[in-house]
This record gives sequence, structure tokens and C-alpha cells, in this order.
Amino acid sequence: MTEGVVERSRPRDRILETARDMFHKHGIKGVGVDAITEAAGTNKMTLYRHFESKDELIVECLRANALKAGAMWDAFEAEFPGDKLAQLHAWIRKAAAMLNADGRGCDMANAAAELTEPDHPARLVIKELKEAQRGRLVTLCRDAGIGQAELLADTLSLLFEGARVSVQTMGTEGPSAQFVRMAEGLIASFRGTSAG
Amino acid sequence: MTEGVVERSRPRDRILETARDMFHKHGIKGVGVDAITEAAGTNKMTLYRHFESKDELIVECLRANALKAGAMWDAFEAEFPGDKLAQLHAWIRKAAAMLNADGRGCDMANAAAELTEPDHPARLVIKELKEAQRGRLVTLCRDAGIGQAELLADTLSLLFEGARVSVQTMGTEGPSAQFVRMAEGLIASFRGTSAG
DNA sequence: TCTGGAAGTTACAGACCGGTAACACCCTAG
DNA sequence: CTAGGGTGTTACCGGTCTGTAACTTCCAGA
Repeated sequence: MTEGVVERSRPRDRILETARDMFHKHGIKGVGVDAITEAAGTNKMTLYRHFESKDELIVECLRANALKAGAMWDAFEAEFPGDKLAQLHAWIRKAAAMLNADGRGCDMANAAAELTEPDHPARLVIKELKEAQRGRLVTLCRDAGIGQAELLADTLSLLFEGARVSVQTMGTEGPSAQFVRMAEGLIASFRGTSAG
Repeated sequence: MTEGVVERSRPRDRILETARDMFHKHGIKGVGVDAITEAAGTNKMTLYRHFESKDELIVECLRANALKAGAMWDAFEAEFPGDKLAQLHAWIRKAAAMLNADGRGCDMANAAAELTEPDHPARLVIKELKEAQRGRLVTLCRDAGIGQAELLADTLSLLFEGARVSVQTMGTEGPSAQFVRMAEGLIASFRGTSAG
């Protein structure tokens, strides 16, 4: 039994948590609602009493992911209050840790790859949440006193995004193994260029 | 009719070409073999006479993609014979063009996101083909006389990979819009650092 | 103790999936 | 002209998918 999520919590929470985990591991189209409810220790009817469709469940899972990511940013601020540069380096370390954590990429990126219908409800929230993440990184770079904060933030974010898909295709020993070195080099380069 | 691929060629070629197009647009699990054969102007039995399973068709599509990508590299060499630096810049321009071409990312990365079974036959060829691509970029950087050619090649490749997933989630106006600037900056930075 | 709502159970509908069998056709090489 | 291989057609198999209906069970709160 690979359970554990089941424990004793409200069925809705168990379904959400189980779905997040299974979508992450097997992809969205690779998991049916029956499998989710069974793994969550409940049944299909209960799922459909709490979520009006699988699509809505997907959207809620993505939002839950974003909430967890947001907590990560808050943790950086708590660990290095006021020291934006230290927080930026903490982000890099955390990102590298996520690369080695498992061979699956970003859930939102994976979802976007799977859900191709241009008007799928998940596409809207993915864009919204990704833009929020980008905003946080830009703010962090700017507050760290780095010139061209937007460009650095966008470069770092593309680098990380690329590293996450690279582990999916080439494993952790591929180009993504150099992620920390690349990111640190970029920051050093941007700090040397202007402002300080 | 969005046909055109149908024309008059052997059924096998039509199936392969149609499948490549549909997998790219709608994802692998988003397309059934019935839909492929119908769009290719043939039928399911003919598909299964040429491919022993959908999985094998997927693998053949990925190989066909890699062949086309290989031709692209050859075109650079033909356009700027011997001038490796010019070829590197040509790659950047081509990459940027691909970003704006359509909102779908790299077929191999998308396939890896969808086909999560660790022993899926496609995962092997994806890794193999991605490593070949990486090898070409490393060679190009090295032959262009750039110090730390591997690191530059890996950085550029992660950046591009990230840009491709970014257009899928945030569109062409997101961070990927700065791809050329980032890539050119990286090359300049690596050329200035050492060797020349 | 009674009651009402949340949750579980079973069965089902309707669609789609990958894959196969059996057979009719057509076109080309000999 | 004929034989045979590639192709098309139809029907089907067993399985899975999302989503629903009808009914029962359980449990907390009044």
C-alpha cells in the first residue's frame, strides 16, 4: 500500500492531495478519476459531489501547487529577512534541489503540454500562476539592487524551466547538472554589469 | 479540409507525416489511431500493417523529427561553411523563429511529459536523440573557439528548452521574447571570459 | 433519541481507446 | 490474362474513460 495520504481528513482534501500526487507522477491524461478516488480511499460519487468535473479538479490541483510554491517564497523571506540577495541564492539552491528530487518537471508546464485545447480552463490559471511566479522573481531581483532585474529574472526562470524539462528527457546527469553554476554565473555577471 | 499531407504518396508516409503533425498539435494521448488514419486518408488496418503498435508509431515520429532537426544543422554548415560562430548565431535566429512559429514546445519534451512509464520505448529514443542534439551544439561551440564550450552549449540548450515550455504557458510575449538577447549576451560573455 | 446531511455502494450509460479478423478490391509485374 | 500483394471496408473484442442515478449507511448535532 503506497497510501499515507489517506489517513483521516475530509474526503475532499484527500482527493485533492491524492490527485496532485498522481497527476504529478503519471500525467493528467494518465490518471483516471476512478484511480484517484480509490487511492484516496473514497469513491467516484464523492469526488463528483466536491468537484463538478475532472477539469475542475485539475484546476484546483494547479492552484494548490501554486499555494505551496508561494509558501516557499515566504520561507525565503523568513529565513533571510530583508537580505534579498541571500533569498535569491536560496531560490537557486531550492531550484537545484527540486531538479534532483524527481525526474518529473513542473506540473504546470506538463499540464500545458498535455491539455492542448486552447480554451481549456487549466490554461488560463496556468498562465495566471506562472505570471505571478515571474513577478515574484522579478521583484526579488529588483529589490536585490540588480540592474536589468527583469532580464535576469526572465533568464533565470527560463534556465530553471529548461532544466526541469531536461531532467525529464536526459536525466539529472545532463545539462541540468550545471544549473547552479549557470545561475550563479548569471547573477555575478548581472551584478558586475551595472548598479550594485 | 485541413488536409494537404494526403496527396498521393505511400500510405506509410502519409500516416507518419499526419501522425507527426497531430501529435505535435494535440499531444500523443490526445490523438487516437482512428483519427490519424482518417486524417491521412487511409484506415486503421493499413496503419497496423506498417507499425506494430501505436508506441512504435510514436517512436518513428520522434525519429523523423530528429532527422528534420539534423537537416537544419546541415543547412547551417551549408550557409556558413567553416564559419562556426556564424552558424551558432544562425542557430539562435532559427531557435527564436521556432519560438514564434507556434505555441507548442519541443515534441520530445512534450512526449516525455506525457509518457511517464519509465520503460516506455519512446523514453529511450528521446534521451538518445536529445544527447545527439546536445553533442552537435557542444561541437559547434568548441569549434567556434569558445572556452568552456560544454558549459555554454548546456546553458544555451537549457535556455532554449525553457523558452519552448514558456511559450506554452505564458505565450510569446513572456520571458521567451528576450531569448535572442539572452543567448547573444551569453555568447559575448563566454567569448570575453577566456580563449578566443 | 431523532433527524438530516455527508459519504459509501452498486450499477449503469455512452463514448472512446488500441488492436484484430475476415473479406472485397484494385493495380501492377510477370 | 493472371496471380498476388498492398490496400480498403466493416465489424468486432475487451477494456477504459467521464459522469450519473438510486439507494444505503453512518454520524454528528439538536
